[in-house]
Amino acid sequence: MALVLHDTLSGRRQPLASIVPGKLGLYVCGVTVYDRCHIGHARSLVFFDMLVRYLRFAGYEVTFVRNITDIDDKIIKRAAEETIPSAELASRYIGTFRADVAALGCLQPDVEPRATDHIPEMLDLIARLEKRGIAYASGGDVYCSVARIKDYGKLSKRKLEDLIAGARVEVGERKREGLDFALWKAAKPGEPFWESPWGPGRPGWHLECSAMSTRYLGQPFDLHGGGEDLIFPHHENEIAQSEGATGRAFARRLTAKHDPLDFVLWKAARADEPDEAKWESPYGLGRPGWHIECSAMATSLLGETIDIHGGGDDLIFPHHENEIAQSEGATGTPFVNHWVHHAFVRINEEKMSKSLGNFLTIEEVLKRVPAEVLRLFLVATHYRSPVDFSDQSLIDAQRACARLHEALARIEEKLGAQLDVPRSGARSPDVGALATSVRPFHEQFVAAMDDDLNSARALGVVFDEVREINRLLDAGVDLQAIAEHHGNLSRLGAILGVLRHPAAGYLEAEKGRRLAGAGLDPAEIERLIADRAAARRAKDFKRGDAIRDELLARGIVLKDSASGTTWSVVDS
RNA sequence: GGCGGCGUACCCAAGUGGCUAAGGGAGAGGUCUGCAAAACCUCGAUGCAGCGGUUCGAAUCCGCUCGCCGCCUCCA
Repeated sequence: MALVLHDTLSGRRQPLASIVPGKLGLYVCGVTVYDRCHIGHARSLVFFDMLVRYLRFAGYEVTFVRNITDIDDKIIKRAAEETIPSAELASRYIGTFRADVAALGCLQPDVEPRATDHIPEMLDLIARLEKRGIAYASGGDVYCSVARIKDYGKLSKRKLEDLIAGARVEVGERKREGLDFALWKAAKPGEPFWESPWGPGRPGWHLECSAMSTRYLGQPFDLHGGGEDLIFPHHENEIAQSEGATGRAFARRLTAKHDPLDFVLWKAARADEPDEAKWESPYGLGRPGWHIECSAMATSLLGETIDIHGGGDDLIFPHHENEIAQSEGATGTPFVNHWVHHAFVRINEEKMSKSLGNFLTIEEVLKRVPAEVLRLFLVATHYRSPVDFSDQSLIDAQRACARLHEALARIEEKLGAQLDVPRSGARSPDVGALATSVRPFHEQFVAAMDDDLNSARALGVVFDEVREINRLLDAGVDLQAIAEHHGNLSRLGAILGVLRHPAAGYLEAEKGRRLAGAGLDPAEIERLIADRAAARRAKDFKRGDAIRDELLARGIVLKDSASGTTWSVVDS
């Protein structure tokens, strides 16, 4: 049994190799707590939960660390909007986050560090970078000099030149090349315009600053500033224009950064920011940049080289790239052995995200379906493929989930107290100890999961076992094998995040939930069932069928058996 | 423009060189049942976006075309 995991850095599947035999450290980038979590976050939570459960099942002693980012521009901004302290806003959304994690049935991480509790470690890391000449302080900010980083871009497969020139530039109809930018724009009908040798028009955006700065300050002038968002393309283009026109240097220093690609390690405090978002440092009051917290927490909790580090695809660049730059820059040793990134949840073929506004919160979805259904839906697709959310796929998952539980419920009804309830988080049993009829399912499941956590294939194995169980139950023989299947299916299901509780409980809870949703009264249903039973005893099948049809029309489906009639609510 | 990825049945989704292309949902036929429901059995892609190529052999490798998505800006 050898687990192979895809590694983002090498771009290949690699056998999982732990630094300390039998032990694994896993660091996952968690959430920034400024809003509720959506089902994209659920995918991350569920995927890493499955990874941890499987690693433990495979016999590893796992230290699972997932951080909480509780200081950040967005938190400060939201808190200011609501006129509350940023710590209060953060603590509110830590609360909703933990409630979501619990509702999804995810394991708690072993350590859940918060950025604000690790400021000293961050400052220490920055000091080490400064000592090595990689970080530089500038006006109260501290930046990481990307040019001093060997192999910068190795994770996200980017070249420095591409990054400089690359920004998002659309090719207009009249551009010769994608990067060309407008100096003067021809006027469209109705637009204000000025006469020029090229006809009526108006200046391009960048030109005005070149012109005005030169008029009032000359060229070159000392210091040119602006927000970070202006570095590219605005300031880049100002330089191009001015220096291209005059052959002289434009400005001696452009903003606080020495190079547009440098990223901030420490941000100088600003007057408009609240006091609780300011910390003392050798560079004056300020707060950490986004990336430094993860480097500091990961290395202080798990060591300078950690086994596995993960997150969503969108974190590869720049977040994880910069974590590598900082961490390796400071320590001189490899930061992470395995980089694991999962794809997104999409909705209508588009990435679900807060900025697009097309998200469903975890809470909203869990009002519609049990957590196990959402988990089943999420693990039915391999983690490196995008998963498209739709009402139909949620309904499909709901039916599939019912199929799993019904099979287990049949066993529980038949064998009841004879069954061992395996503890979730159980390790893989010795394969030789398994009954011959369950062994192939166990082995195939493990083979699928060992193959880069192929939960979709593993789920297929689970359903194969369900069919086998139903066959055995229909035949009514080999109770011992049936009991072992129950244990096996429960253990395997638990890794995928389903079947962790007695199946009858799930089915009852589902029934109650749907009944409440449909506004039906169980007492009335029981009364009609009693009427029908009486009619059937009297061989009045016509009347009996009429009652059944009436109930069916209201969403209640009956199931006759030797021991009486049971009922359930049809899928919505 | 740079980089990365995707396109498999009515829907979702595994499969990345070689047995009959997993599994779930929906559908059709059958067994069981007074009739149903559930379960079980059987049937659904001679074909994997299209076109070429490599190979004894390709959904799987290579090239081109079409369609779609992600990252490059805060993002799981």
